Amino acid sequence: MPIVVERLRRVGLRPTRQRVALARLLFDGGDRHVTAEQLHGEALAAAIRVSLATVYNTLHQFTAASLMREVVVEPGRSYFDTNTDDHHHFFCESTGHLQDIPGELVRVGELPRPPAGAKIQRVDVIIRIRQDNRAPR
Amino acid sequence: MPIVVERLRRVGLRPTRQRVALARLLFDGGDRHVTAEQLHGEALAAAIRVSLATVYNTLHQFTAASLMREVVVEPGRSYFDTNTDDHHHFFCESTGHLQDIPGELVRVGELPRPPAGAKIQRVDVIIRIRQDNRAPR
DNA sequence: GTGATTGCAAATCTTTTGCACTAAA
DNA sequence: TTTAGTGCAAAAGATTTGCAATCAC
Repeated sequence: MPIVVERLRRVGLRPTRQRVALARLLFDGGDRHVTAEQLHGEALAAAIRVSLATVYNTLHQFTAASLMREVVVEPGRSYFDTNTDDHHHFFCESTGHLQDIPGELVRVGELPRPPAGAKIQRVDVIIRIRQDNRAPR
Repeated sequence: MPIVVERLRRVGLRPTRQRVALARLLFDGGDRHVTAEQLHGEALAAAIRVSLATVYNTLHQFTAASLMREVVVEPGRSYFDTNTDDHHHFFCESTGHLQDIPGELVRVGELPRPPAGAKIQRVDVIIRIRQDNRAPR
């Protein structure tokens, strides 16, 4: 039985045609960062008939099932990341490009304790960069 | 001459009625985190006639002028922070509340070097927390 | 006066929703 | 069958824009 199908079953999601196809696009390559719009475009390009609404649903379901996570770096656009390991990000403000930084490379020492009654969910480190605009020769 | 007016002049913004009033709301108290919608509400409550569009413009102008900065923690909503010092944030996913963490309290060691040709703009550390939902006694 | 700024309403963009239709089990 | 999942188009939010009216200098 296809790996993707099992993977979906394990997290309680019916392996529908759309979910399987999107999962393949997402997880078959290496780690990826996509927006819903992008993934929808890829699906269409790959002749997978799926609506944008379903892409949104699917991304959120995958995220809820911990198959991926959401990265918020820009107002008004969400990125979904297929890497669920502990890690951080470079975000290029010029290009909108996201790049993983392995968790071990960033040492966040001495977290202040959270306000009373609150539990830490996750620590996001976003290194915002900008491309030098020296004209390329 | 009023301090706010000078402050706006120094960054090249005409001290219009709306800008001065918004600046007072923003900078007269301590450090603040507001959304455009919130600030607009406060302005109206304070009998300051200003449109939402102008609030957006003003927040972006203040941000461009380094009087404040934008904090992106949730898809679909921008917070503006009157604290321009080097610092980080707690973000409570239950309440949408932001709280500053002084920069010194978070030691981010050993930044990986950014991709070639890119310059670090800023490092954002967001500690996502969630309120325990133990019923309060 | 003159050019910057504002207000309004319409437009835009991303994301969500309602509901009839389709498909997995 | 039965219930979950999908597609479409409409709705919902947040934010931006175009342009005439208004204000600071």
